[in-house]
Amino acid sequence: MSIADRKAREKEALKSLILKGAKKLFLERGIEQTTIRNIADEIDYSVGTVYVYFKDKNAILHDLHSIGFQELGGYFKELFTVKDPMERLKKMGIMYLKFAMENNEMYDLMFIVKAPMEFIESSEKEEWNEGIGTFSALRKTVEECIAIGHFKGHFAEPLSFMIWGLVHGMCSLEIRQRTKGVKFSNPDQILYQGYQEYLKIIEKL
Amino acid sequence: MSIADRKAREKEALKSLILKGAKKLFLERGIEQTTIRNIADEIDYSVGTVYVYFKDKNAILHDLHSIGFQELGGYFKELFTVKDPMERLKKMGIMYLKFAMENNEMYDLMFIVKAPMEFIESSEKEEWNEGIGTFSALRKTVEECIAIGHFKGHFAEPLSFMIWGLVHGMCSLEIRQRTKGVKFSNPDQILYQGYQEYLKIIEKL
DNA sequence: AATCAAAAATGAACATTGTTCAAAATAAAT
DNA sequence: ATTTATTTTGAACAATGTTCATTTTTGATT
Repeated sequence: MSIADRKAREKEALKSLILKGAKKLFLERGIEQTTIRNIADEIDYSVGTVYVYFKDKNAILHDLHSIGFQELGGYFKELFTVKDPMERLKKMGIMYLKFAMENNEMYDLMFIVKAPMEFIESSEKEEWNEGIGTFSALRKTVEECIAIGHFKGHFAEPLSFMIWGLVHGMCSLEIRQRTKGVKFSNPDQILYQGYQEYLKIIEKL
Repeated sequence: MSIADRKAREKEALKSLILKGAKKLFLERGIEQTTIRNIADEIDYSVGTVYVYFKDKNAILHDLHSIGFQELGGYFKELFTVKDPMERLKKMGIMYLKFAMENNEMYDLMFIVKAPMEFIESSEKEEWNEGIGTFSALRKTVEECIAIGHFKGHFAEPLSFMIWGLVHGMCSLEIRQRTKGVKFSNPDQILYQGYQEYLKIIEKL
């Protein structure tokens, strides 16, 4: 264990500390109301230090968005135990919805806020591995469904995208306050009711 | 025609001028890169004047979002000529997609950006009439479909919401750069391909 | 035509933001 | 003990939304 190693560890630790503080504030007061100064205050460091460890605010938002995908992975974990791809597909949607509803702010950051994508664009070579990985999980499940005879006449990739759009659309309408505007009979149930309609449909396919 | 009338007209005219300038800049450089000072410069008035005619930036964004709904209404106009509700439903989705793809920035403002909803919340009594109206058009069409025997076993409201979510989801993933991240075989076709999958499905219901 | 009051327009000033960077403080190496 | 490298700092800057006392313009009154 050299000193360089320890330093590297300390650097990582401080980076994590910044992210931890940022996440705490995000959940408390929302992404937009959280400033770099807030984050610095929260962890008792100066603004300057934050900029030593992160290129800019987008970099923080991007790292936090990655953490969000890890957390989504936790929700998806139990899907591996479901052997029937059709059952897995149905449950995957429920887990996605559940994650979105229990982690509004994180979901927003992962799938709606522009910053994480801007960061990826600005840092050249990198790709949106988090998104690619998550979509792959969906597409593979859909492919398995097709392989055992479901979704006759459909194509895996666009069908998967359609399904992603379906659940994401309901979640983002909710998170960005468009469901509150439209007065539903049962506002706090409409997401799951919508998903039920989807389930009825794919059960026939 | 009293002087008071003329003044009222002039007030309206200047309000429109501000909105027109704001929209021009939005389309040119995006919502987030447009400042009140930019808008004031664009129409050769001072910042202070803008604040005489609009309470704050959210108010401008809200009025512009309303204009967006009028424009969406234009896209929907030809739907009235379609008598068969099932055909109308299919075409409504296409028009919605078309509007979103041809008016990215306006769509974003109408269905993703928080500002318009914040404005409505802050101004008490008002409701999201634009959203209510648009959703009603969808739900009524779905109800007509049900009335002539389609969508057996489904409920109009949640099914309509699911359909809205489906198209909105694909549009917002595209607009907020999440489709560029995931490498599709045919990136610039994926929205319509996804919609095709949806069409195949509802044709069976 | 001159005067006054109301309405409209102004832009300097403020608070808050993200960001930078020379200087200070600390740690490591010699 | 001294020098060098690393880490941290916070004052300073530019940009933003917003306010409001002041100025300018307009309309009414005499």
